[in-house]
Amino acid sequence: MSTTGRGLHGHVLETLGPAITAGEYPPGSVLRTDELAQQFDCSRSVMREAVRVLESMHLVESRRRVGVTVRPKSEWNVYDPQVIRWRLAGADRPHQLRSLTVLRSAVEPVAAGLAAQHATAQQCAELTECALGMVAHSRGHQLEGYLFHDVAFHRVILNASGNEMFARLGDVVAEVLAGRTHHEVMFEDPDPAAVTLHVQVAEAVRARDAARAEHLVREITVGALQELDILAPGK
Amino acid sequence: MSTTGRGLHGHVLETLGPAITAGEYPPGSVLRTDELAQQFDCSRSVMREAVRVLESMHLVESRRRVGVTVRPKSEWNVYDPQVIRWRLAGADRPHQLRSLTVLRSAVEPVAAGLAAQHATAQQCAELTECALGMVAHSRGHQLEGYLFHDVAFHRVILNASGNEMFARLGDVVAEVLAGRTHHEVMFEDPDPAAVTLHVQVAEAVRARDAARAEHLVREITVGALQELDILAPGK
DNA sequence: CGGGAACAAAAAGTCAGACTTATTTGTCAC
DNA sequence: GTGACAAATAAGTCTGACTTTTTGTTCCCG
Repeated sequence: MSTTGRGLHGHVLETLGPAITAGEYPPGSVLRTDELAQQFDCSRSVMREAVRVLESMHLVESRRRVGVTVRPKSEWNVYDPQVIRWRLAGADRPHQLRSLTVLRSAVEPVAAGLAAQHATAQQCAELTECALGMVAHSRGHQLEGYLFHDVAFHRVILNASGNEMFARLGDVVAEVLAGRTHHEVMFEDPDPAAVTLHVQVAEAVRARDAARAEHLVREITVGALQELDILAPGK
Repeated sequence: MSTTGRGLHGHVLETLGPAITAGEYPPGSVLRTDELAQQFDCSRSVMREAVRVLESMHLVESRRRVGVTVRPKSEWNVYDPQVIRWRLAGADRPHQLRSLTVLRSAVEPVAAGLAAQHATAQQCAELTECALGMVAHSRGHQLEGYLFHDVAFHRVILNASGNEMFARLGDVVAEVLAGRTHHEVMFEDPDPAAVTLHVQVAEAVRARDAARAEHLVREITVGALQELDILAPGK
């Protein structure tokens, strides 16, 4: 599941990163490379490489004669998949999940509109297939199967949009959907209305009806917002 | 302007990073740490740290007995501010600018709607101030002054949305707007209609009219899309 | 008593070289 | 051909010495 973790360097990252994003070291905290190397029982070279990566994520800043200082949350590269994963695994998981769901609600409808314009025949077919898969797994506690097709569905939409920035949000959406199924509100069976909407989206894209695709996906994301009580149920 | 660049390690990154994002090394290309260290006239340690950072950006993958292989563009962390900057400085600047403008068109309207709900009194004041600044610099070749207030305006909107993911797109928007003013279509004076829209957005946010704020910003972003011929002028 | 210049200390930055480990590739026997 | 074994290769790791920058202190002079 985790992309990093290979090698000693990866192990250090997978420990320090989550610790920082979890707020264990408050902003302004100063770490010393030598001390950290001792704590993690590794050489300074390995520690330096790890710090470099954390620095590229804007989690910390390394300055001579000062040390490695932890930066405030507002400066973190919150779009870095690794940072997202660390935060989802930590204490502010709910908060992160909300932020990402709001992001989804902004991006996915527009992506769907573009997908309706640019999707290839194969992508249309995949979309229909995913929607049918969702229908097939929508009843009788087949949550894992449903999730699988749901994730695939949204990935196809994002990819078919033809926009590379949208396409790279596929992993984020996957995390959010998985999080919802595994940790958050988990209905016995998915909302039938949502399932229907997905099928209709597939139809709209196939019919090249951009406005309708966008509108339908907006309804789906509104549902996701309501599940997290971000949006009032009415209107 | 550039956050990195400090130290030998930063210099290597600022050379290798742009080279990779510019496509100088096609996907699958294999680099050897030793050779690179020789090329850049630095030690292996410095080179390794640079490679680690590039790896965390998913630009390359380092494997034993193989070397450092360049990953396909589709796997890059395209939301990394550094990657964005490198790409904007390179050959596919137009393409990147289009991708980012489409992203803006998805995110900013939603952010504006949220800003209308959550903006503090001070943020409302700042917004009005920015809008007035835009008006003041909208005539007579005061493009730099106009740009300054335009960037500030959109930053306030994104910050006031209360969503950390939106807030962190402030730098991206700044880059896009600056790019438009400095390199792309550059009108003698900004479109008066756009200026008016910004003023109206400030009013809508102040009036807590989320739907109106969202609609108005959507019109602004539609204008931005049309400037880049992404959207047909009609509709 | 205050301000500035010289100095000392601290921590990151850099380097060189030796050694380890994983992975691939090639070879040989079965 | 297939399997196991051996060799080659490049990244990974460690160590220790040295450099550079920044900061805080001290001390002298105005």
